[in-house]
Amino acid sequence: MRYSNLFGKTLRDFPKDEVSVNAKYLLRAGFIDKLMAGSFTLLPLGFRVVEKIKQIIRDEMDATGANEMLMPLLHPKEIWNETGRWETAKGIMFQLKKDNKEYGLSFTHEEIVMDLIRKRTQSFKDFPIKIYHFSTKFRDEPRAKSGILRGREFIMKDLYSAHTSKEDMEKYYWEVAKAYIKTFKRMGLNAKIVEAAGGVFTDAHTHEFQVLCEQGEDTIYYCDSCDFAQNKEIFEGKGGKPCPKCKKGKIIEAKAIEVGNIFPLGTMYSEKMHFHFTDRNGSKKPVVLASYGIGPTRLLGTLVEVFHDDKGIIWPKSVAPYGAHLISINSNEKADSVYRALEKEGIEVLYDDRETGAGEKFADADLIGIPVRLVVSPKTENRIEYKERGSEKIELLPLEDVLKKLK
RNA sequence: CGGAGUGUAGGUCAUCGGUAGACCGCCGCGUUCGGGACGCGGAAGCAGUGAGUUCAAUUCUCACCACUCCGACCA
Repeated sequence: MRYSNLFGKTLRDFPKDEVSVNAKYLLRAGFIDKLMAGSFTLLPLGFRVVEKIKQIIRDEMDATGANEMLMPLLHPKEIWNETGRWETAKGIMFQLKKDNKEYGLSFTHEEIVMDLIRKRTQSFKDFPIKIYHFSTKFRDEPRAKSGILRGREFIMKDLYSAHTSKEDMEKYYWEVAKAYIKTFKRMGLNAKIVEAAGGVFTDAHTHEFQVLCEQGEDTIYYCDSCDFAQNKEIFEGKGGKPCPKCKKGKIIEAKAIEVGNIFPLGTMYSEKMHFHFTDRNGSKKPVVLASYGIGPTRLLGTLVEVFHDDKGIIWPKSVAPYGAHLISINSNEKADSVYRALEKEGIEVLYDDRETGAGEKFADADLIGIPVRLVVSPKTENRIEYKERGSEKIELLPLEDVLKKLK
């Protein structure tokens, strides 16, 4: 992509008013645009990062045998009445009325999934079922904040699994938990599995995937030597105390960002929605449900919170909008041919072909945060300067070596 | 929803009871080109919205709206 052809230029200044790092950097670097509090456009750069995040999630979900699909966002009131959530979720659900009919905008999909599966299954042989989609969630947040981390409209991957027994559900539940940890790792994030309360979703304890970060809005307590970790909502005690689980470690209090969660919903929804299957003996039993969420747009923000310096963002390779950022300094002809060579090899490259000062191009490269910066100038002669965003090391390499490194 | 702060050019900010100014960006010309370079010229604003006070309001007062932050709540 030629920079001259890219929609969404960088801004010279940080936007005023924005305090959160993710909002400041994503807005200034041209990854997102704000329509209103909690509602953002993903500009081409931001869109590319989110697509990469989604692809990693998709890989890992598919590896568990889950099916991707897509469900609607406009829901009839009646379906929500079946579980009573039209009333209990009123605070968070956007509800609207048109010609005497009432609708809700999706803030989650349990009811829709249940309706879908119950219409299409009868026998225990049809289970388990694992289906997911990426879609927009609307939530009427009392206060949208922290840039893109808490929006009123955001993208979420939600997976739902339906089983004939609690044991089978739990087995898959932990399989997904493992897939989640792997998913976050592939983006460079170490997530902790943290026990939490289920909120509007379930009375059972659930598990959140928390990335340690000072800017996080959650407070968690975790053990420094075993895997014990609980959210503030349910943890009893204080930091510094011995771990109640292993008795050896010490409890640490920390701020964290919740990037995913999993809910062992059980049979509560299926009982309310009269969703049963016929078992081996011909008797009706309620289906056991679980749901699992990851927020790709929240991850976009989280990655910036975790990976940045005073000059800009530092994207992990796996989610960077482009693999390389090519800068031409008074050498457009040479740079053009390097650009074509990279593209030919299938390397995703952002080529800054502007007629502007070198300093501006360097500053923008640091701000945008693509992992590898390539410079072509009269100084580099027939070679190309290669520098990684997170490092100060600069190498002068022939094109073949650059191609090798980028592949 | 409670509390605090902020709304002036595309962005960041000045100004001040007498109808608006800088820098950046943008457009044109030229010189430049290794860390946001320079010169000259130019375009760009109903000062968030509404009301009040006043001879006169961007400036003072009130209301509303929007945004940011703290709290409550929450992926």
